[in-house]
Amino acid sequence: MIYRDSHGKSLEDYPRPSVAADTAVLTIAGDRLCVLLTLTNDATRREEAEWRLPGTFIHSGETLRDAATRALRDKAGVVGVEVRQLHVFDAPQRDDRGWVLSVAHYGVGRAEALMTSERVRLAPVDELPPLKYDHAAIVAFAVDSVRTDYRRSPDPERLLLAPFTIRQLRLLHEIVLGEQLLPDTFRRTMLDKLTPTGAQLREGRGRPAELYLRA
Amino acid sequence: MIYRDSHGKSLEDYPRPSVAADTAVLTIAGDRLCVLLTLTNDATRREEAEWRLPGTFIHSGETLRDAATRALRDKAGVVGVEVRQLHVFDAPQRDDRGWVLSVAHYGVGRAEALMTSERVRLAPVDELPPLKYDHAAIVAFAVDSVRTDYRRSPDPERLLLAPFTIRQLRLLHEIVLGEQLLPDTFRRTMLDKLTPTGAQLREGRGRPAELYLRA
DNA sequence: CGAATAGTGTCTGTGAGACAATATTTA
DNA sequence: TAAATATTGTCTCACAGACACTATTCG
Repeated sequence: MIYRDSHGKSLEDYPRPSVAADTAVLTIAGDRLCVLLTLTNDATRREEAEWRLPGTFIHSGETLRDAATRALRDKAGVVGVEVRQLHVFDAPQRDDRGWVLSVAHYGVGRAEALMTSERVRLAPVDELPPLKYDHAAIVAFAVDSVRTDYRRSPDPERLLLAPFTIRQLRLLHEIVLGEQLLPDTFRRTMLDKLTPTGAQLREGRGRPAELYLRA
Repeated sequence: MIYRDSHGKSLEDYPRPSVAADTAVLTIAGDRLCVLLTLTNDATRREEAEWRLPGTFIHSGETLRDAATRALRDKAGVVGVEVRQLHVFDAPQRDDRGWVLSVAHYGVGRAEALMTSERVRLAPVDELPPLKYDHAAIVAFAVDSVRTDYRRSPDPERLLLAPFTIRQLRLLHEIVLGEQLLPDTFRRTMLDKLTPTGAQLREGRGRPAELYLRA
């Protein structure tokens, strides 16, 4: 039984857009906040490369999150990154192939889990190459979202393997936020969201630091 | 020239979802925070009414904001309300008519501008009737969003006609936030975002209050 | 020992919450 | 004058920023 409206038409009788799920996966590489890019399909050689965020069209019966996750796996070989929805980009002329909406997503992962293929690259978010479509705007949304999270709690995306020292945590936050943080203020604001383990870590010179877990 | 992918297929050769733009328009009515609802198409008599948020399918060449605005006009007779995007609802079975994504929007308007038609109604957001689809979840997103705005600045949606007294502003914020506010604290937090006019307003008993504009 | 890092003490400024006092008006 | 509302004074608490001091380790 197909639904028909008051004009006797079904949903399929009206024009529909293609809907893409594109994802900005952020990570730390070379002490910088980077985003995962893939080569566009038309690009054959890396030198004349054109870059984009991994994405795909949503399939019937699938959620946007499923589509975004599938694109990460198929287009970039990335698994295990949780994605979240950001915003729909809908400018009518944004895609030269036709009428395409892009539902932007973001996720965060460790760099080792991302450099899986010849056709991917990690680019610093403040030095992006030209990106296809409006993918640069998606990256900006993603960076904003992740920074808001990192202002409020210690490594919410679990980039650090626990246990970790407060120094390790602070250096990570400095990279994500793109600004220096006062060691003592940072320590005190994060301390009540951490659990001390009692164990210590010796690293090079200096007094050993206590290791903590997320509270 | 139609775009074709590596299999020689165009975008139209793949199944696409219908995309709806649904909008929760919030307002103050009867000293409560309310949302604008419309009768569903199938509902004929108001007694056996089934309610939903005004919405429509996006048309080709149109943005989601355009579609949401058009739906407000055509389904509820409402014009002049600015809408903003909230979230995409994409559960595969959310619409019994088929594969439909809903891009939720919200807006805020004065009640006088909303009660324009026989087929609309304002329902308190904490006492909603049963709504079609997942429209109750959209209302919850909208309320959340508007409350966040009202916590940070004085009547950002301009429900009050300027100039206004701080008391009028506080009573409005109390209704939007659903909680009582301390008059002195509220005054001091809002004062630096307001401009005094020098004029005063006498209302019933008590000392006249100064009138302010948004800074 | 000196450099480097970890961690604590403490002062200051800011801002919210709370309560009280003062000011101005109408019934 | 009493009640109602507006406005200001002020105390407290919590917390961030900033700087200085102590603690522990390695070279």
